[in-house]
Amino acid sequence: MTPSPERRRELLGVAAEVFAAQGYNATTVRKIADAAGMLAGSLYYHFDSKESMLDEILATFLDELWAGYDAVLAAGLGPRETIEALVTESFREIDRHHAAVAIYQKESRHLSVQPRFTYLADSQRKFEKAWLGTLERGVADGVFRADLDIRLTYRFVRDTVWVAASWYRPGGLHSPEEIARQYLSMVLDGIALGERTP
Amino acid sequence: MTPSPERRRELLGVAAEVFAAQGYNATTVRKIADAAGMLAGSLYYHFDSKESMLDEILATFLDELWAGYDAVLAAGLGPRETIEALVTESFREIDRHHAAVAIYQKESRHLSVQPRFTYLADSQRKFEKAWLGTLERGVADGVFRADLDIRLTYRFVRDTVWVAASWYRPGGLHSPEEIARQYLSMVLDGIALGERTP
Amino acid sequence: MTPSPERRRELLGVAAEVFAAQGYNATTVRKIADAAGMLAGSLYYHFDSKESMLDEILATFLDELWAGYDAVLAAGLGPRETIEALVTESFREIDRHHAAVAIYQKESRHLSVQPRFTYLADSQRKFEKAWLGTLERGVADGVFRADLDIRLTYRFVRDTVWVAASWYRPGGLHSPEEIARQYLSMVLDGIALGERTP
Amino acid sequence: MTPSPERRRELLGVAAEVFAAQGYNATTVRKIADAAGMLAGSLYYHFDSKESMLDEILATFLDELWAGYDAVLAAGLGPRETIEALVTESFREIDRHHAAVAIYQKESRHLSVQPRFTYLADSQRKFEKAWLGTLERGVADGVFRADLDIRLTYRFVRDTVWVAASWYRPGGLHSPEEIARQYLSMVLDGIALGERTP
DNA sequence: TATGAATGAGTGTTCATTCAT
DNA sequence: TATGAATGAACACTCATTCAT
Repeated sequence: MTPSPERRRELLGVAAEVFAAQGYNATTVRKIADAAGMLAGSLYYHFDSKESMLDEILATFLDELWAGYDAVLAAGLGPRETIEALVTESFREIDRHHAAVAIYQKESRHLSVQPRFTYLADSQRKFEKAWLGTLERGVADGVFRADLDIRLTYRFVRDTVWVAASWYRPGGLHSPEEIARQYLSMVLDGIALGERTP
Repeated sequence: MTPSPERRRELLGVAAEVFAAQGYNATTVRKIADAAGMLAGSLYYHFDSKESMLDEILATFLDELWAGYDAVLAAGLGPRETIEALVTESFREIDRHHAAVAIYQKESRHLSVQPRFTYLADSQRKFEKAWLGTLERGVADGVFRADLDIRLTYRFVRDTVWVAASWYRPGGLHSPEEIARQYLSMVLDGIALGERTP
Repeated sequence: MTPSPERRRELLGVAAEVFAAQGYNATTVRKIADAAGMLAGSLYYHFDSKESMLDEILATFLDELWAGYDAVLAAGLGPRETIEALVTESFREIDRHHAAVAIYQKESRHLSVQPRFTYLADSQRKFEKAWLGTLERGVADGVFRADLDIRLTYRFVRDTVWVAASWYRPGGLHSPEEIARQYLSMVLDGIALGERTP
Repeated sequence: MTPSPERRRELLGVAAEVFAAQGYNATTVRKIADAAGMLAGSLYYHFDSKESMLDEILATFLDELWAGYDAVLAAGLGPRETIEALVTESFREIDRHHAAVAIYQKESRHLSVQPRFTYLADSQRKFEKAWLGTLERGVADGVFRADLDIRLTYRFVRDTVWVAASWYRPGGLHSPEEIARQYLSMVLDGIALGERTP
């Protein structure tokens, strides 16, 4: 009568992988069941609906993401160090939850309008506040350039980091930390050599 | 046999908008028809299938994109100038075809394995060759940094530009050229102020 | 405003051919229009509906068939000669209206229950009366065998003749009259050689 | 993966009945489901498609038919006895599979061109070889008439037997064996009384 | 816990038919 | 007379979900 939480977690892992690979809409409950070695109807012993699986996958991911982010933001670092820590933390999350991140990337926009998924929009707002605030603080402190549209900069950094989930595969050539290092180097210093264009 | 091309183009515009907003799979033919002010079945007077609409949208976009890219690549510019021109051209395409670009972004990965859409994979290979080649030339010429993983750099620049389609709306605050200018400035010189980290 | 009867006849010929080749249900109005070199909607200038084309094809055929049959039946021939004349006349109709006959063969059973096509059932009853009556007369006169179930004999002769429409092609090896001659020879005398089995 | 074979057989029986009565094309999946007391979609738990139902019905019938025919052909009977045995076997098959036979009759011509149903054409060729060969042997042995076009004779016997499926209903007045006896008597000896026409 | 069999709403698509031009 | 464009009902099929076992 009460399904074991471990089995749930296992099944959610399977579901996340399939959602990420095929897209939520294109994923049938049967495909998930196949991948889990059971019949479609059997999943309903563990979960209320396909949507509730998606819900749980995203919510779990966001919980962990914010645990990491909140720790960084509470550490009282300078703006540049905060950005560096957030980017590194982000790549670590992509490494740990790459399926969930891929799903989030593809589906969050149209999900966030549904009542069940308002927490996605909430998270996004909180996210924007943290990053945009840090960037603004950096501009004020003179560590980030002041000649750029700050919202454009925000989107640039945000997208740059998270789209990486679309090609990132855990266990690849570079560790999340190494990728973070190189990305930060590009974002902060640019890819051009020599004098900066004035 | 080939009903009025203008009407087709109109309807494809409507379809692209809906595909971009809701995702291809989540878009029903009835939604497209609703948006076009007609009945679902009526679309089949103009198109063979939902898939053929998608096909035509993507193929038209890629044709125009490559017309622009090929012109840039044939101009004999230096690596930095080539990158600048390609990025600018890309933002122009995002401006002109923002729906098609958004669709491409979301769907190309799983579409490119279907026989009908092999041209997506072809385009992607050609794309990678052009960008990666230019970056390599730039490293050899000493205009781009040599201390970065070149494929990581490629992905960074590529994604950075094209994800912009997810938030870009034509007629917004900045022109495509202005966005390109700021993006190039960030990508080439970084967002940090002061001495570059050695 | 009043479509010319000649064009109608032309188009009915085309329609009959397609109905016969593909079956009525499997024949789309568009296929008929294609075969006639026009667009589907244009047929509706000449005919009320797809069904009315079928109706006119079958009714025309049955009218001609009964003109021939009635002439035979009115001739006052003996039973054997009547059967011979009916069979010969039938093969001539198959030759002249092979498409209509093929359609009749395939569709009459399920059509005859529809109010519009009650004349099919009427014709069939009249048909049965003429043939069965002639056979009974023949049995009474001692020219046909009395040891057979008469209804079975009727079905045997009837089917034997009309199924030929399924393989008969006008302008083939044998003339309708020659086929009739051989069929009558088989039906009347059997295909076996030597003494009849007692 | 393979749901209960008994239920499948039940449902195929229902489907065959409806196909036979209304024609394959005119039969909607809904009608079959109605006749089976379930909803249209539920059929797809048991079968891949409407076409696969048809396929299984026809293939099962032909398998059984050829089991019977092959036994007859392997028995080493004389030509006349072979024909008698084949006709009797045919009426038994019509009795056992009257729906499948009716479907075969109506649909095989246009189905046999589809790749999925090539076995229909194969069967037809094998069928023709067996019957035509036996008839030719009979003519050579002097037990069948030599003055008839042999292909015409073949078509005559073949059609004569199989069209019976269009009116035959199991449990009727005559057993299949009795019908076979009378049909054979007509086919072999003719329906006329007295001296044969020279 | 999982299965087998079903439901019912919805999906892409077809097609006879209509009608202004 | 014929076309081009549309309608609307129906169709084969899919799929999330249910439930007795």
